[in-house]
Amino acid sequence: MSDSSSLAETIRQGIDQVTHRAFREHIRFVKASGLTMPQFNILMQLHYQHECGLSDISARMEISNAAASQLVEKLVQAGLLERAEDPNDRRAKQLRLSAQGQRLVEASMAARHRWMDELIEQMEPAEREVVAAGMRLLLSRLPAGNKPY
Amino acid sequence: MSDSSSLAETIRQGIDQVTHRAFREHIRFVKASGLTMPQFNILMQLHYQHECGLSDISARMEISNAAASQLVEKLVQAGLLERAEDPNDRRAKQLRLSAQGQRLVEASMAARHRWMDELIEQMEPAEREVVAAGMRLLLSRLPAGNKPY
DNA sequence: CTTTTTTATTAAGCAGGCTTAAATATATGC
DNA sequence: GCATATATTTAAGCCTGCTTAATAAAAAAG
Repeated sequence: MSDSSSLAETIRQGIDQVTHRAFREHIRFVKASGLTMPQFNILMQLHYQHECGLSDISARMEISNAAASQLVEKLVQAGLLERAEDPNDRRAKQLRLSAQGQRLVEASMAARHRWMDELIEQMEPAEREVVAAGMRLLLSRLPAGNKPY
Repeated sequence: MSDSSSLAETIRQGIDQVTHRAFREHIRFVKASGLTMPQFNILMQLHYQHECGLSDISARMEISNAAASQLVEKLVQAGLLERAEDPNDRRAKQLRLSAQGQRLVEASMAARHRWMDELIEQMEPAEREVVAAGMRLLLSRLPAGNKPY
Protein backbone atom coordinates (compact mmCIF):
# COMPACT_ATOMS: atom_id res chain seq x y z
CA MET A 1 0.00 0.00 0.00
CA SER A 2 1.51 3.35 -1.03
CA ASP A 3 1.98 6.18 1.41
CA SER A 4 -0.84 8.36 0.16
CA SER A 5 -3.31 5.50 -0.07
CA SER A 6 -2.52 4.55 3.51
CA LEU A 7 -3.28 8.11 4.52
CA ALA A 8 -6.67 7.85 2.84
CA GLU A 9 -7.16 4.48 4.40
CA THR A 10 -6.52 5.90 7.85
CA ILE A 11 -9.06 8.64 7.27
CA ARG A 12 -11.65 6.21 6.02
CA GLN A 13 -11.12 3.91 8.96
CA GLY A 14 -11.40 6.79 11.36
CA ILE A 15 -14.64 7.96 9.83
CA ASP A 16 -15.99 4.41 9.75
CA GLN A 17 -15.22 3.74 13.39
CA VAL A 18 -16.51 7.06 14.62
CA THR A 19 -19.73 6.91 12.65
CA HIS A 20 -20.32 3.36 13.71
CA ARG A 21 -19.99 4.32 17.33
CA ALA A 22 -22.21 7.36 16.90
CA PHE A 23 -24.78 5.31 15.06
CA ARG A 24 -25.06 2.65 17.74
CA GLU A 25 -25.35 5.17 20.53
CA HIS A 26 -28.03 7.03 18.66
CA ILE A 27 -30.06 3.90 17.99
CA ARG A 28 -29.94 3.06 21.66
CA PHE A 29 -31.10 6.48 22.72
CA VAL A 30 -33.98 6.55 20.28
CA LYS A 31 -35.14 3.12 21.31
CA ALA A 32 -34.98 4.11 24.96
CA SER A 33 -37.04 7.22 24.23
CA GLY A 34 -39.92 5.04 23.09
CA LEU A 35 -40.00 6.69 19.69
CA THR A 36 -39.22 5.14 16.35
CA MET A 37 -36.44 6.34 14.08
CA PRO A 38 -38.72 8.08 11.58
CA GLN A 39 -40.48 9.88 14.41
CA PHE A 40 -37.21 10.94 15.95
CA ASN A 41 -35.88 12.12 12.63
CA ILE A 42 -38.73 14.57 12.41
CA LEU A 43 -37.86 15.97 15.81
CA MET A 44 -34.25 16.38 14.72
CA GLN A 45 -35.25 18.11 11.53
CA LEU A 46 -37.42 20.53 13.44
CA HIS A 47 -34.68 21.16 15.93
CA TYR A 48 -32.41 22.46 13.19
CA GLN A 49 -35.07 24.05 11.03
CA HIS A 50 -37.07 25.45 13.95
CA GLU A 51 -40.26 25.49 11.90
CA CYS A 52 -41.53 24.07 8.64
CA GLY A 53 -44.52 22.72 6.80
CA LEU A 54 -45.50 19.13 6.37
CA SER A 55 -44.26 18.99 2.79
CA ASP A 56 -40.78 19.94 3.92
CA ILE A 57 -40.76 16.89 6.11
CA SER A 58 -41.99 14.50 3.47
CA ALA A 59 -39.52 15.96 0.97
CA ARG A 60 -36.57 15.64 3.31
CA MET A 61 -37.47 12.11 4.38
CA GLU A 62 -38.42 11.09 0.87
CA ILE A 63 -41.79 9.71 1.88
CA SER A 64 -45.33 10.64 0.84
CA ASN A 65 -47.21 13.53 2.39
CA ALA A 66 -49.65 11.03 3.79
CA ALA A 67 -46.91 9.15 5.61
CA ALA A 68 -45.44 12.33 7.02
CA SER A 69 -48.86 13.49 8.15
CA GLN A 70 -49.41 10.26 10.05
CA LEU A 71 -46.03 10.46 11.75
CA VAL A 72 -46.58 14.08 12.70
CA GLU A 73 -50.00 13.27 14.08
CA LYS A 74 -48.46 10.79 16.52
CA LEU A 75 -45.84 13.29 17.64
CA VAL A 76 -48.49 15.96 18.17
CA GLN A 77 -50.56 13.57 20.26
CA ALA A 78 -47.46 12.66 22.23
CA GLY A 79 -47.03 16.34 23.03
CA LEU A 80 -43.68 16.63 21.29
CA LEU A 81 -44.79 18.77 18.37
CA GLU A 82 -47.00 21.79 17.91
CA ARG A 83 -49.04 22.07 14.75
CA ALA A 84 -50.57 25.43 13.89
CA GLU A 85 -52.22 26.91 10.88
CA ASP A 86 -49.95 29.03 8.72
CA PRO A 87 -51.53 32.51 8.74
CA ASN A 88 -50.03 33.32 5.34
CA ASP A 89 -51.34 30.15 3.69
CA ARG A 90 -54.20 28.56 5.51
CA ARG A 91 -53.75 25.27 3.66
CA ALA A 92 -50.36 24.79 5.22
CA LYS A 93 -49.40 23.92 8.78
CA GLN A 94 -46.55 25.31 10.79
CA LEU A 95 -44.79 22.58 12.68
CA ARG A 96 -42.39 23.13 15.53
CA LEU A 97 -41.07 21.40 18.60
CA SER A 98 -42.98 21.76 21.84
CA ALA A 99 -41.01 22.48 24.99
CA GLN A 100 -41.12 18.77 25.75
CA GLY A 101 -39.90 17.96 22.26
CA GLN A 102 -37.03 20.37 22.65
CA ARG A 103 -36.02 18.79 25.91
CA LEU A 104 -35.96 15.37 24.29
CA VAL A 105 -33.81 16.50 21.40
CA GLU A 106 -31.42 18.26 23.74
CA ALA A 107 -31.16 15.14 25.85
CA SER A 108 -30.28 13.13 22.77
CA MET A 109 -27.57 15.59 21.85
CA ALA A 110 -26.21 15.49 25.36
CA ALA A 111 -26.08 11.71 25.19
CA ARG A 112 -24.41 11.88 21.81
CA HIS A 113 -21.81 14.25 23.17
CA ARG A 114 -21.13 12.26 26.27
CA TRP A 115 -18.93 9.64 24.71
CA MET A 116 -17.29 12.22 22.50
CA ASP A 117 -16.33 14.22 25.56
CA GLU A 118 -15.01 11.10 27.24
CA LEU A 119 -12.82 10.57 24.23
CA ILE A 120 -11.68 14.15 24.29
CA GLU A 121 -10.95 14.10 27.99
CA GLN A 122 -8.63 11.15 27.53
CA MET A 123 -6.39 13.29 25.38
CA GLU A 124 -3.57 15.62 26.16
CA PRO A 125 -4.22 19.23 25.19
CA ALA A 126 -1.75 18.90 22.33
CA GLU A 127 -3.58 15.85 21.05
CA ARG A 128 -6.89 17.64 21.17
CA GLU A 129 -5.33 20.31 19.08
CA VAL A 130 -4.35 17.74 16.46
CA VAL A 131 -7.82 16.18 16.31
CA ALA A 132 -9.52 19.55 16.21
CA ALA A 133 -7.24 20.67 13.40
CA GLY A 134 -8.26 17.63 11.38
CA MET A 135 -11.93 18.21 12.10
CA ARG A 136 -11.68 21.86 11.16
CA LEU A 137 -10.30 20.82 7.80
CA LEU A 138 -12.96 18.21 7.33
CA LEU A 139 -15.68 20.67 8.23
CA SER A 140 -14.37 23.20 5.75
CA ARG A 141 -14.64 20.64 2.97
CA LEU A 142 -18.07 19.29 3.84
CA PRO A 143 -21.00 20.78 1.91
CA ALA A 144 -22.14 23.78 3.88
CA GLY A 145 -25.88 23.14 3.86
CA ASN A 146 -25.42 19.70 5.30
CA LYS A 147 -27.06 20.22 8.64
CA PRO A 148 -27.35 17.17 10.86
CA TYR A 149 -31.02 16.41 10.52
CA MET B 1 -16.62 30.12 25.18
CA SER B 2 -13.17 29.24 26.54
CA ASP B 3 -10.36 28.07 24.32
CA SER B 4 -10.43 24.43 25.36
CA SER B 5 -14.20 24.18 25.18
CA SER B 6 -14.10 25.56 21.66
CA LEU B 7 -11.62 22.84 20.78
CA ALA B 8 -14.02 20.23 22.09
CA GLU B 9 -16.84 21.97 20.31
CA THR B 10 -14.96 21.78 17.03
CA ILE B 11 -14.38 18.07 17.48
CA ARG B 12 -18.00 17.44 18.34
CA GLN B 13 -19.20 19.40 15.35
CA GLY B 14 -16.82 17.55 13.08
CA ILE B 15 -18.00 14.19 14.33
CA ASP B 16 -21.63 15.30 14.10
CA GLN B 17 -21.33 16.47 10.53
CA VAL B 18 -19.36 13.50 9.34
CA THR B 19 -21.64 10.95 10.97
CA HIS B 20 -24.69 12.69 9.67
CA ARG B 21 -23.36 12.56 6.15
CA ALA B 22 -22.35 8.92 6.50
CA PHE B 23 -25.71 8.05 7.95
CA ARG B 24 -27.70 9.58 5.13
CA GLU B 25 -25.60 7.97 2.46
CA HIS B 26 -25.95 4.62 4.13
CA ILE B 27 -29.72 4.89 4.43
CA ARG B 28 -29.94 5.70 0.75
CA PHE B 29 -27.83 2.74 -0.26
CA VAL B 30 -29.76 0.30 1.87
CA LYS B 31 -33.08 1.54 0.56
CA ALA B 32 -31.83 1.25 -3.01
CA SER B 33 -30.70 -2.31 -2.34
CA GLY B 34 -34.27 -3.31 -1.61
CA LEU B 35 -33.36 -4.58 1.83
CA THR B 36 -34.46 -3.21 5.18
CA MET B 37 -32.05 -1.88 7.77
CA PRO B 38 -32.28 -4.88 10.10
CA GLN B 39 -31.64 -7.20 7.16
CA PHE B 40 -28.69 -5.18 6.02
CA ASN B 41 -27.27 -5.02 9.52
CA ILE B 42 -27.07 -8.78 9.54
CA LEU B 43 -25.09 -8.76 6.32
CA MET B 44 -22.70 -6.20 7.79
CA GLN B 45 -22.25 -8.23 10.93
CA LEU B 46 -21.44 -11.31 8.90
CA HIS B 47 -19.06 -9.37 6.76
CA TYR B 48 -16.93 -8.53 9.78
CA GLN B 49 -17.48 -11.72 11.69
CA HIS B 50 -17.27 -14.00 8.65
CA GLU B 51 -19.35 -16.66 10.35
CA CYS B 52 -21.56 -16.99 13.38
CA GLY B 53 -24.61 -18.64 14.84
CA LEU B 54 -28.10 -17.27 15.03
CA SER B 55 -27.81 -16.37 18.70
CA ASP B 56 -24.83 -14.14 17.98
CA ILE B 57 -27.04 -12.15 15.68
CA SER B 58 -29.94 -11.83 18.07
CA ALA B 59 -27.55 -10.89 20.87
CA ARG B 60 -25.79 -8.22 18.86
CA MET B 61 -29.04 -6.75 17.54
CA GLU B 62 -30.76 -7.09 20.89
CA ILE B 63 -33.78 -8.88 19.49
CA SER B 64 -35.25 -12.31 20.19
CA ASN B 65 -33.94 -15.45 18.56
CA ALA B 66 -37.27 -15.78 16.83
CA ALA B 67 -36.94 -12.37 15.24
CA ALA B 68 -33.39 -13.06 14.11
CA SER B 69 -34.42 -16.40 12.68
CA GLN B 70 -37.13 -14.77 10.59
CA LEU B 71 -34.77 -12.12 9.27
CA VAL B 72 -32.13 -14.69 8.42
CA GLU B 73 -34.70 -16.83 6.66
CA LYS B 74 -35.50 -13.98 4.29
CA LEU B 75 -31.85 -13.34 3.54
CA VAL B 76 -31.26 -17.03 2.87
CA GLN B 77 -34.18 -17.11 0.48
CA ALA B 78 -32.86 -13.99 -1.22
CA GLY B 79 -29.61 -15.83 -1.80
CA LEU B 80 -27.54 -13.45 0.29
CA LEU B 81 -26.78 -15.80 3.17
CA GLU B 82 -25.76 -19.42 3.52
CA ARG B 83 -27.06 -21.38 6.47
CA ALA B 84 -25.41 -24.68 7.30
CA GLU B 85 -25.50 -27.05 10.21
CA ASP B 86 -22.66 -26.65 12.65
CA PRO B 87 -20.85 -30.01 12.65
CA ASN B 88 -19.60 -29.47 16.20
CA ASP B 89 -23.02 -28.64 17.58
CA ARG B 90 -25.85 -29.87 15.48
CA ARG B 91 -28.37 -27.62 17.20
CA ALA B 92 -26.58 -24.56 15.92
CA LYS B 93 -26.38 -23.11 12.44
CA GLN B 94 -23.36 -21.60 10.76
CA LEU B 95 -24.31 -18.43 8.97
CA ARG B 96 -22.14 -16.71 6.42
CA LEU B 97 -22.43 -14.43 3.43
CA SER B 98 -22.99 -15.98 0.03
CA ALA B 99 -20.92 -14.69 -2.88
CA GLN B 100 -23.85 -12.47 -3.79
CA GLY B 101 -24.10 -11.22 -0.23
CA GLN B 102 -20.41 -10.38 -0.22
CA ARG B 103 -20.75 -8.43 -3.42
CA LEU B 104 -23.58 -6.40 -1.95
CA VAL B 105 -21.67 -5.56 1.21
CA GLU B 106 -18.61 -4.61 -0.79
CA ALA B 107 -20.71 -2.38 -3.00
CA SER B 108 -22.08 -0.65 0.09
CA MET B 109 -18.58 -0.06 1.39
CA ALA B 110 -17.48 1.27 -1.97
CA ALA B 111 -20.42 3.68 -1.95
CA ARG B 112 -19.60 4.71 1.58
CA HIS B 113 -16.02 5.39 0.65
CA ARG B 114 -16.87 7.31 -2.47
CA TRP B 115 -17.76 10.57 -0.80
CA MET B 116 -14.95 10.15 1.69
CA ASP B 117 -12.48 9.87 -1.16
CA GLU B 118 -13.99 12.89 -2.84
CA LEU B 119 -13.43 14.78 0.36
CA ILE B 120 -9.87 13.53 0.59
CA GLU B 121 -9.10 14.35 -3.01
CA GLN B 122 -10.11 17.95 -2.45
CA MET B 123 -7.30 18.31 0.01
CA GLU B 124 -3.66 19.19 -0.36
CA PRO B 125 -1.28 16.43 0.69
CA ALA B 126 -0.34 18.42 3.77
CA GLU B 127 -3.99 18.76 4.72
CA ARG B 128 -4.55 15.04 4.35
CA GLU B 129 -1.70 14.55 6.72
CA VAL B 130 -3.41 16.74 9.29
CA VAL B 131 -6.74 14.94 9.01
CA ALA B 132 -5.09 11.54 9.10
CA ALA B 133 -3.13 12.52 12.19
CA GLY B 134 -6.36 13.46 13.92
CA MET B 135 -8.02 10.23 12.87
CA ARG B 136 -5.08 8.15 14.03
CA LEU B 137 -5.41 9.72 17.45
CA LEU B 138 -9.14 9.18 17.51
CA LEU B 139 -8.73 5.57 16.46
CA SER B 140 -6.18 4.95 19.19
CA ARG B 141 -8.67 6.15 21.80
CA LEU B 142 -11.70 4.29 20.53
CA PRO B 143 -12.47 0.98 22.22
CA ALA B 144 -10.57 -1.65 20.30
CA GLY B 145 -13.32 -4.24 19.91
CA ASN B 146 -15.63 -1.73 18.33
CA LYS B 147 -15.85 -3.20 14.86
CA PRO B 148 -18.23 -1.46 12.48
CA TYR B 149 -21.06 -3.96 12.35
C1' DC C 1 -30.26 -42.92 31.45
C1' DT C 2 -33.07 -39.02 32.62
C1' DT C 3 -33.53 -34.21 33.31
C1' DT C 4 -32.36 -29.75 32.17
C1' DT C 5 -30.45 -26.34 29.16
C1' DT C 6 -29.31 -24.55 24.85
C1' DT C 7 -30.21 -23.51 19.78
C1' DA C 8 -33.14 -22.75 16.44
C1' DT C 9 -37.68 -22.67 14.07
C1' DT C 10 -42.71 -21.97 13.53
C1' DA C 11 -47.23 -19.87 14.50
C1' DA C 12 -50.25 -16.20 15.97
C1' DG C 13 -50.87 -11.61 16.73
C1' DC C 14 -49.71 -6.74 17.37
C1' DA C 15 -47.76 -2.30 16.08
C1' DG C 16 -45.43 0.59 12.88
C1' DG C 17 -44.53 2.78 8.51
C1' DC C 18 -45.58 3.14 3.85
C1' DT C 19 -48.47 3.55 -0.32
C1' DT C 20 -52.44 4.79 -3.17
C1' DA C 21 -56.90 6.79 -3.59
C1' DA C 22 -60.32 9.84 -2.09
C1' DA C 23 -61.69 13.96 0.38
C1' DT C 24 -61.24 18.83 2.06
C1' DA C 25 -59.82 23.32 2.06
C1' DT C 26 -57.29 27.10 0.35
C1' DA C 27 -54.63 29.58 -3.12
C1' DT C 28 -53.56 30.84 -7.95
C1' DG C 29 -54.19 31.65 -12.95
C1' DC C 30 -56.93 33.25 -16.50
C1' DG D 1 -65.79 33.75 -10.91
C1' DC D 2 -64.22 29.34 -12.34
C1' DA D 3 -60.98 25.95 -13.22
C1' DT D 4 -56.75 24.26 -11.73
C1' DA D 5 -53.04 23.53 -8.62
C1' DT D 6 -51.31 23.04 -3.88
C1' DA D 7 -51.23 21.49 1.19
C1' DT D 8 -52.89 18.42 4.17
C1' DT D 9 -55.71 14.74 6.08
C1' DT D 10 -58.17 10.28 6.23
C1' DA D 11 -59.08 5.48 5.00
C1' DA D 12 -57.89 0.93 3.38
C1' DG D 13 -54.57 -2.33 2.82
C1' DC D 14 -49.91 -4.29 2.56
C1' DC D 15 -45.43 -5.55 4.29
C1' DT D 16 -42.04 -5.72 8.10
C1' DG D 17 -40.30 -6.45 12.34
C1' DC D 18 -41.10 -7.71 16.82
C1' DT D 19 -42.92 -10.46 20.71
C1' DT D 20 -44.54 -14.58 23.21
C1' DA D 21 -45.65 -19.38 23.27
C1' DA D 22 -45.21 -23.80 21.49
C1' DT D 23 -42.25 -27.27 19.17
C1' DA D 24 -38.17 -29.93 17.98
C1' DA D 25 -33.76 -31.49 18.39
C1' DA D 26 -29.35 -31.94 20.30
C1' DA D 27 -26.01 -31.10 24.03
C1' DA D 28 -24.79 -30.98 28.97
C1' DA D 29 -25.55 -32.13 33.73
C1' DG D 30 -26.79 -35.16 37.27
